This record gives sequence, C-alpha cells and structure tokens, in this order.
Amino acid sequence: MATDFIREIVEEDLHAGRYSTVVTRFPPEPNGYLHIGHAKSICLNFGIANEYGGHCNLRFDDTNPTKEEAEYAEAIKRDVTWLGFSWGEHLYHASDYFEQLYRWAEDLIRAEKAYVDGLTADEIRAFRGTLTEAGKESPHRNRSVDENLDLFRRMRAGEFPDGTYVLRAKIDMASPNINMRDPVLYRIRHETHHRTGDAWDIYPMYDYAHPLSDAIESITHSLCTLEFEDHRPLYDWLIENVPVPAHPHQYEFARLNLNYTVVSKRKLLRLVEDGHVRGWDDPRMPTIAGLRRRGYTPASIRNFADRVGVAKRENVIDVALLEFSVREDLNQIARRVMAVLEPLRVVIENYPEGETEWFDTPNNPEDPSAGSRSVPFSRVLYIERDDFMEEPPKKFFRLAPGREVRLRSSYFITCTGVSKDAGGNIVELRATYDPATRGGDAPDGRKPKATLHWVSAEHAIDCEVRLYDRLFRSENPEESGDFFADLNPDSLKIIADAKLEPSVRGAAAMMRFQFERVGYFCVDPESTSERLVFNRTATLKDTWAKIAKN
RNA sequence: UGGGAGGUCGUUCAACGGUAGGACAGCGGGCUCUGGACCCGCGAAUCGGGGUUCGAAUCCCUGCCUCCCAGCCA
Repeated sequence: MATDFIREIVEEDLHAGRYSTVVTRFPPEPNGYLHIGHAKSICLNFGIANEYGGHCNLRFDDTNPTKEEAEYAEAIKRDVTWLGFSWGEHLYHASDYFEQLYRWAEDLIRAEKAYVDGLTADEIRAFRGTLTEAGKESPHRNRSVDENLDLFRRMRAGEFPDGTYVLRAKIDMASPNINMRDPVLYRIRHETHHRTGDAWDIYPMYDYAHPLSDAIESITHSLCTLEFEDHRPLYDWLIENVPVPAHPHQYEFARLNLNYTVVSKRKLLRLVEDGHVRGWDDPRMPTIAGLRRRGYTPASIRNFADRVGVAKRENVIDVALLEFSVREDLNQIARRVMAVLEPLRVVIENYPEGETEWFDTPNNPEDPSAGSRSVPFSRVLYIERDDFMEEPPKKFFRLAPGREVRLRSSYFITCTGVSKDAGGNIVELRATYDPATRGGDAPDGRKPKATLHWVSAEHAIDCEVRLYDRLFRSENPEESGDFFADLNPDSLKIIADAKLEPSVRGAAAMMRFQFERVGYFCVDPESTSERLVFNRTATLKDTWAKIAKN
C-alpha cells in the first residue's frame, strides 16, 4: 500500500504497465557533505526501489568542475552505504555521459533547436526579460546550422576563453516560464574536472545533463525537490527533442527543513570554514557524518525519514522528532552503563574499608538477551551532584540529609552528613548503608522514592564527555540575516573528568551506551586506549528537570 | 502585478464524495531497581466566502495567505 503520493504514482505506473520495473536515482553533486535533508531523498529513492523490486542508481551530478571534488564523492558513498542502502552495480557519473551529451547537442543544432550565442552573461540576463515582461531574442539566435556547428566544435576544442560563447536551446524568449527562454545548455570552462581531467573545455548545465542522464539510465521516476517544478517543462522538452532511449518523468516533493538547524550547503560550508564547528563531521552538524559521529544509528534516521513523510507542502520538522527517533532505537540496543558526569564523593561510613563487592546488573532491561555485567561497590563512591540537595524542594525525591535512596543494583544508603569547604560548597557526603538491602531490595519491602546511579571511586575510570546542545538558538536561524549571530555559545560543553564504571574500559570507537538516567553516549573516534571520549547523542527525558524549570 | 506550487491539530503525515485519524510535542494518571522506557487518558485542525450534493477537507466559483523562478549553480 502506497504511503505517499509518489509511491501512488509508482504503483499506478506499474499497475498500468507503463514500466516493467522501477528505476530511481539519487543524484548528489559532489561539492559538499550529505545532510539530513539528503537522507530524506536517499530513503525515498532507495526505499521505493527496494519496495517495488527495482533499483536506485547513485549518480554524481558532476557537471561543474569549479566546485566539485573527489573527496566529497567518497564521503557521499560512505554516507549512503552507512545509511544502509546499496546502489550495487549502479554507480554512475554525469561526466560519463559527456560524449553522448555532446553528440545530442550537435543533433539539437542540426535540428535548429539550439544555437551558439556570443552575448555576454550580462547581456543574456538583460535579454532574458523579467518575471512580468517577455525577453528579447539574441541577435545570434538565427545563425546557420553550419556556423553553429563550427562554433560549438571550436568551443569544445578550447579555442575560446571562458564566457565568450554558450550553447542555448532555441525555445521561446516570450515564455512566461523563464526556464524556457532559451536556456543555456553548455558553457565554456577551462578547468580541470576531478574525473575527466582536461578532456573538456565545455561543460553541460544541470538542466541539460539531468534529464538526458536520466534517460540514458532508463530512470522511470526522477524525484527532486519543489524548486525544480519550474524546470519540468524544460526537462520534458529535452526528452521530446533529443533521440533518447527512454522517457523518464520528473516528480517533485518538498524538501526537509528542521527547526534550530541550517541545511543549506553554503551555510554548512561556512560553519566549517569559519571554524564554528570542528569539521563536516562535528557532532553538532546536521550532516550524515555529523549525526553518525554523534551516535545516531542508520535505523533511527531511516525511521525518522519514514515519519516525516513525503508531500508537496513546505514543512519544518521539529528536531524533537529526530531525537525521538534515536532514543527509540538506542533504547532497544544500547548497553546500559553507569557514569557520573558531575561527581560528588560519598563515604559510606559503616562500610568496611578496603572491601569490594561486585554486583550483577542488567546490560539492558529492554533486552534480556543482552545479559548482565558486574559493577564494583566500595566504601567511597561518586554520585551525581544533581542527585543531592541539602534542602530538597517538594518534588525532589533524590538524596538529601536523613533520606534513604537506592543505589542501583547495590544497597540502600541514607545520607548522614554533609562536608563543605570554606566557601560553603559541598565537597563530600557521609552516609550509611543497610546491609540487609544487598542487591537493591529491602527484605521488609520498603521502596525508596529514588534509585541513583553511582560509581565506585576506587574503580572508576576517568573519561571525557562532550555534551552537545542545538547549534542555533532560534527556531529558524535562516530567518535572521546573520545566522552566525544566532549560534548557541553553549552548543558544546566538555566535561574533562567524568567517572565511568570499569566495565567500559577499552570500549571501541563508535560504541553506543546509555549512561543510566543521563542519556545516550557514543565513543568518539578521538578516543584512545588511555582516554575514552564520549559524545552525548541525546539526553534521557528527565521529569525532574522539567519540574525544576517551571 | 508573469508563471509554477501549496494552505488539515502547536508540528507533521493521512482521510481520494460517507464518523477528520496517526505520529511527535504538550498536559494528566498508572507502573517501574533508570523521575528513562512502557501503559492509559486529555486537550488540539479542514484559510475565508459562496455554490453543487441527502452528504464536501475532498467537486465548482471567488477571495486571501505562503513558497519557488529573472546563475554561463545544482
């Protein structure tokens, strides 16, 4: 059953026998990293191909040598693969078709449907007219076929400098659709292309290369975003006027927008180049690489893409939905572990000095097959500073003087005293434990109101934890002219000495954990065997935090 | 003011002439050795005005609002 209007079209086409198999394509330009918006398109294109038994091509739209680099192409392949999709044998490049595209351009010239124009870029703009006024025809519009052919061949041969000539389609300078006012098909660029090297001095425009590349690859459904809707008449014109082997159709859907986020390539590039983030894969970036490093799972991104749906209406998705999607997945698969981010020492005064007990605790209560592990308990522990209040307000159920709480999987403890430094800051808590509650349950059935996570001081390993918050302060950072002014100064907070239970020692890069009661964390690739570094993927919902805020 | 597209809970997707539904967010409750998760519940929408029809979010007319287009970018 179709779940969106594009799948409805695909089903109808298949049902009507217009195509025997569905072929889609994901056509990134290798001039930047893929972001969450691309993920939507990837999931759509590869998803449809998978669902209807067709295939999806990965095609690099590398028609502009001035902006494109092989490094980006590699990153794109890595990201698509990581998301869980495969193009199989179908890896293509628009640049693979340059020769065919060139021959078709000559065909167009011979059919008097294209001409070489010598107007300057400024003149072409001036001749194009405006949104409300028709354009004027170029004085070169009616060159002879022979002259056009000669000029076009010499353009290819590199005889002319950049900008002197372009090849234009001869359509209609009075069209209300500006894209049909003799659009430029080829321009001269004396530039080295990352794949074709110096073989070409002319390069096709997107509007020319895209539909014809689709046709060459027998694409059935060419899916793109709304801003190309106006280009569809040109797409169709080319398919009709060039002897292509197939007749693909273009369909448009609304791009993904996320609040508190920018996803324009240009702006992401500036964030990287101006050093506002540490790179394309900075965990605060909405790039696939950034989300990966942040600890997002491929499944969570795919689920997110399914949830946001596909339609033509402009939309701004709440980042909370993205966060929900990771939590949902990580809750099922992430191993639980205890870590204390802001340590507060607790001395259990009636616990024997030098003794250690090991307690069994589940690795994932949501998944019994994940098994369990042992955590060491001793006389001196760390608990979270937030988990203690000397004068607890009404709904604060955690530790306070005289109050008993459970330490997860070990014992009930009661706070018996508070030590402060000269400045009045709490430096240590004193407590007693109840030996009868060994393992975490009281024989008399009493239930503490809170269960805290903890780490044995003697056994704890130190680690670095990077806490991320949204990169921008306002919902729509694009709205204000200077989006840099909207950067959140607290988007990264580094905790240099968090305390971790010893079972995590040696965790490999990219391993994901839930720090119980704190959030989901992922081992950063910068981690070493001596020093673990974690990125916070997402917080756990903390009801108390919400109460405290109000 | 030319052309193209779009207006449904706060957000998003659905309902394809027959009870406007789901998800996220919010609020309330239950349960819990994570104040997590989970479970239950609540509030919440068809852009306006006409018309067709037994019946309209859906069809027609009209008005309004929003987005996109004047790169030799994609």
